[in-house]
Amino acid sequence: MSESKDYLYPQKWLSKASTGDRVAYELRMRIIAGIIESGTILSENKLAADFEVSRSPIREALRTLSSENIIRLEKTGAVVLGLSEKEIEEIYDVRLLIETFVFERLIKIDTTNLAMELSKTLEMMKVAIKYNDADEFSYQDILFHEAIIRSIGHSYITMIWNNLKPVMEGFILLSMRMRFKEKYEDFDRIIKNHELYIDAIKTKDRKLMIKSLHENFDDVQGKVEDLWRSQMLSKGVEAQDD
Amino acid sequence: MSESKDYLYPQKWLSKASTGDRVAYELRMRIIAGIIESGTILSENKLAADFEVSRSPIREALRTLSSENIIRLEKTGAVVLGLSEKEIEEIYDVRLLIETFVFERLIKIDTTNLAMELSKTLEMMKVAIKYNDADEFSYQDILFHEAIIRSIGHSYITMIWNNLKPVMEGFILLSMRMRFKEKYEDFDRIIKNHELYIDAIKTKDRKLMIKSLHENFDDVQGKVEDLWRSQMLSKGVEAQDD
DNA sequence: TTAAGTATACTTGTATACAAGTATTATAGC
DNA sequence: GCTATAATACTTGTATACAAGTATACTTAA
Repeated sequence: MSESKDYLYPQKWLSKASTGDRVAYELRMRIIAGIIESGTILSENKLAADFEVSRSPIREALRTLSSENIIRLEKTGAVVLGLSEKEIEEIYDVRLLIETFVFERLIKIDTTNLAMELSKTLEMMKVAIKYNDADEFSYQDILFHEAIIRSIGHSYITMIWNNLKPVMEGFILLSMRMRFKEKYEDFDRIIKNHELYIDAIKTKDRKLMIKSLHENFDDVQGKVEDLWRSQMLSKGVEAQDD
Repeated sequence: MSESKDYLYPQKWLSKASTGDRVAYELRMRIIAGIIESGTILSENKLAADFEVSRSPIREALRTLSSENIIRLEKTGAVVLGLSEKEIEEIYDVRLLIETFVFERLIKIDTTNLAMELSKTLEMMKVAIKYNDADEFSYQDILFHEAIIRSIGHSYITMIWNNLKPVMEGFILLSMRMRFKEKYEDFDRIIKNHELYIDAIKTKDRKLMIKSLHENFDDVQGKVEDLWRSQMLSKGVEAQDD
């Protein structure tokens, strides 16, 4: 896998990833970004040629993306489903669902260590903002929520998170890259929201948690159209050659 | 894949499945049933030899089972995690979570067709009981809940269901097979509960839905230890030869 | 021109070959 | 007996080969 094209997914995050994973990460980004449009039919052979790898890792990647619901495997090939606004809202439905569930569990346990870990991650986010590093910010943002979700040790809630994470990560990456350029002022509010979230966890204040969670999501949702509009501009920069 | 050993998963359900899927279904059953014990390390080569297929479908199956959290892929091999009582409770946590979410959506839409479909499925369940067909009963039982979940057309809730379904199906299959033998009287209550559920959907009665859902789950949960006890007896019938 | 049938090119599914890395086991030295 | 080192056997990851099925396009006949 040594294409000359630019990668959408941060390569330094793939240091120990297999070829199959690399392909999955990159394909996922291109689908989410709309570079590969919905309805496109991907063939294993073509992808293998494009990425200059064999069909084995390609098959692996396609099965992964299929389980994430952004492509659908058919006998005739893999149909790209993409990520419309509807799906993004659905992702946040699920996040709201599981994070609310998690919070109910958190109320019953000691959250000192978790609060500390979250504070650390939040500091990292601030540094990322300071140095204008959208990717690092996204990484820490996701880490923040992941830490909360994993903290209750619920393997099936974690499983849901794991299935959701890659697509959400891709979306957040693209969204943050745009906002770092165009909506820098957003980040004050994001940081404040996360501080509120930590407070809610420390004080085990259910209402505060719901409030910060909803504001966090509303914040993102309101910006979805902006992202798609921004996507439109970048269309055609890279095109699926088939 | 033409082992002489008995299959745990109903073969007629696999008529159009690929070899990889067949292996996944069978392996999953053996892990859930405890025939392959937790901690066992599965090697692709051994499995390929056991099932008399190549490594390709085996790899596919292992990745599937890994995404279901019943094995963990490592460099040294696939570690069997199995399904303890904790995990089963967690599965029902998630079912409760998503079915409650689904019901909130159902309240807002027309449920006439759904109620009809559920009634049909329930009739099927009754027939299965009459003819002592545990597998068919399990199939319809799962179909019942799947119909409800899919009815709201929420792709990410459906995704969660799809990830949950195989393991749950396996567990329900084993559970029902035992109860058909030993706890035949249970099924009156199960049918009644499902009738209650349909009523709740028809009348959009939130409390009634929660009630039937909880009773349904409590019913199953109370029987978990019985299943495991029953499992113990069947241990050693087939052993992982390694 | 239209319809039917056949040939062809392309699809996935499975098997096999090869490479690189890791753990274990055996052997040599003390 | 014990430690260190080397050989060996086994692991996954990737590439390739082959088979079976499917859609498409072309050719032939009416």
